[in-house]
Amino acid sequence: MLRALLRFDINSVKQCILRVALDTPLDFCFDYLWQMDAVHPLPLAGQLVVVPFGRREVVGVVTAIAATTEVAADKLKLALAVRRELPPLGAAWQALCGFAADYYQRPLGEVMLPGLPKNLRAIKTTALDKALVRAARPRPAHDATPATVQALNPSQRHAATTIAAARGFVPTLLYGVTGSGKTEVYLQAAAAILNASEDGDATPAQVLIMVPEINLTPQLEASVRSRFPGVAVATLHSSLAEGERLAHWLAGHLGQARIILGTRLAILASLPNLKLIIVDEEHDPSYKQQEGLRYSARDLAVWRAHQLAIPIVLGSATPSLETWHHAQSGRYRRLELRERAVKDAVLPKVLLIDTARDKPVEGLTAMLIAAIRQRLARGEQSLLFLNRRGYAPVVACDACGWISNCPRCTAFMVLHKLDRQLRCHHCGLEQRTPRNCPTCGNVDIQPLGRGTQRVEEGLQALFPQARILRIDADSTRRKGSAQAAFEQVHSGAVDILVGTQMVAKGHDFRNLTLVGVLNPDTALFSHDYRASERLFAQLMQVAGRAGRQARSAEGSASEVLIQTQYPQHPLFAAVMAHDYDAFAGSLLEERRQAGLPPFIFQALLRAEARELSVALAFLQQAATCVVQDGIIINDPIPMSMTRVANVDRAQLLVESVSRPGLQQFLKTWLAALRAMNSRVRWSLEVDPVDI
DNA sequence: AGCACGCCGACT
DNA sequence: GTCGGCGTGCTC
Repeated sequence: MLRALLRFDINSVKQCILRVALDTPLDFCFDYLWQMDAVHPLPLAGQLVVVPFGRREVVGVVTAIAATTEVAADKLKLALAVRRELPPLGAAWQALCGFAADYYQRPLGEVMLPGLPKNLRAIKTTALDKALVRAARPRPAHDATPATVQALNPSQRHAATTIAAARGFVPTLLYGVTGSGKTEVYLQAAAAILNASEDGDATPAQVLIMVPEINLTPQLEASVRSRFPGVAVATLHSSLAEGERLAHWLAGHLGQARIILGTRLAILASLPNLKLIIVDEEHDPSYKQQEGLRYSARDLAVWRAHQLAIPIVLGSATPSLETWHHAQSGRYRRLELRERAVKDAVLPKVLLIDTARDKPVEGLTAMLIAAIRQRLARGEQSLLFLNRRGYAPVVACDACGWISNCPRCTAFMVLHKLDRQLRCHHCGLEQRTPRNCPTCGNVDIQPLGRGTQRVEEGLQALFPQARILRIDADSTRRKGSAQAAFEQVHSGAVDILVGTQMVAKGHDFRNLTLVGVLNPDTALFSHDYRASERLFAQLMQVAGRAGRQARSAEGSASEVLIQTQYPQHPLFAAVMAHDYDAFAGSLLEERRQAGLPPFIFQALLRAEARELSVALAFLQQAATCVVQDGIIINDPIPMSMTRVANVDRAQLLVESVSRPGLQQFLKTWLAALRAMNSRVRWSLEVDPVDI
């Protein structure tokens, strides 16, 4: 009878049990006692709560309220405080985290908590209180007039209206070459969604726009703000200061921000009135988180849209094969932008330079040098793309064969000439560059190969009068310096730009008419089956930096010159024809025949140990501890870069043609692995990208 | 993961 | 004599 009463009205009892998700690797929630009275009412699921945990106090998320617990009474502690000043995180957000935790086989707390601003997880509530006060202040009225809406061409208009007219979960691939005006389509679709909910709506709509890299947010933010002057915009990315992060997160959570612009981490933001998701450059590898919870923000975005029954747009000129496959099969709707948006702008002409016939000097062929010289004479800009930073990827001694191996990794130390350092790009080890060979004393040690620094140096010698700028991870280490560098290019203060993939994305350089690709060949024959897909996307993307304007005065189209030893390779033929359809079709067919994603689902178990044999032995044991029909467990193998920072790594690939089958297996497998209680460090990745 | 406790080497 | 190395054990 008493029991029935407890179930019937939990408010009538004086205490309850809070089930709390905490940021710990332990794969369960923790129960706490909560004493209720007039000042401490019944908490709600989704509220933040401060609890004692071991010897410290931490903030967790209430996932459920219960009347009873399995936990022994002597272990049960009292929860300390509920953050009632903050509206609870919604059921949809909780479900999203629950799905991600389940799918990626991670504790719920590890999904929910690291994504929240640090200030929310602080025991002190001062920052939160301040931010809430600030959020409650009325926003200053904007009287700025919106920037003129660009006229859309027919296919853009069709895309924008189709997207905005969608009801319910409608995943759409927006397939359009770079420069075809995808951004304008996003903005007009967003405008339509926001306007539709404008008048007297208690919960005005929110639109989430995701971009792959922080570098791309300022540019997009500027155009969004000028197009929607009265609309609150919030940005979410990893380099926000803590105060800003809290303010922006709150703006999303409180429903104040109508447009949320962010990188992959924005997918886990609390957005209670989300009505449209846009994933720009959906194929981009940056959407994959590569440590901790290894999620794909694109995949979670699709799940979130499905859960909320709202439209989602995946935009790309070179869609991922997963997305392409879904578009082909009709699971995703496909909208296409065929023309470039700027009238008369044409696709750049792509030419190959056979380096067997035109031998490069300082990494540059005669033909490419002539093309740069021509651009200099015309006052136009050139971009040289080389996906390798540093001066030279390795230093070697001709006399004895010594090479600059990293002592801690299976990798070369890269020469950074400016600071006279050998640097390992994997463990961060730095050494002074030796003057002579460390083993035989030979004074004539040679840098082999070239990175962006060496190309920059070569260009300076060739074109002493030209203004040359290098943009890579080294030149943009300081905060804001990437932004400043890109502005320099836009303002015309640069003649020749040298850069890594950082320069390939997003930026619209008006006066750029030449793109040189220096050494794409390593990706052609990589063991990573995704390398060619990535190379194609990269080449299309970097090619898209050129010729965004109408033809130059001389009437010449922009050019992309690719230096290669393998001009016959079919990938280049597809790039020259700007033919992604055919290329993707043939790649998909190869994947189907080889039994690779997206036709199979994979998970990867990684193990680390001081001795490779220990890691392999662990994986061997793991490989045999659970058997399930339809699950292929491959042999454990050392990772291609076996040793990093004195730790040996090995991996075990598990595959299945059935996603649910794989999920089911992983659940039992993980329980078994935890039970093994091995002191080997291991981690599991679902849908791994580099294997 | 933190954070403690716990038992063995080179330092003021 | 202690500071501190990281092994292992626990967290409602």
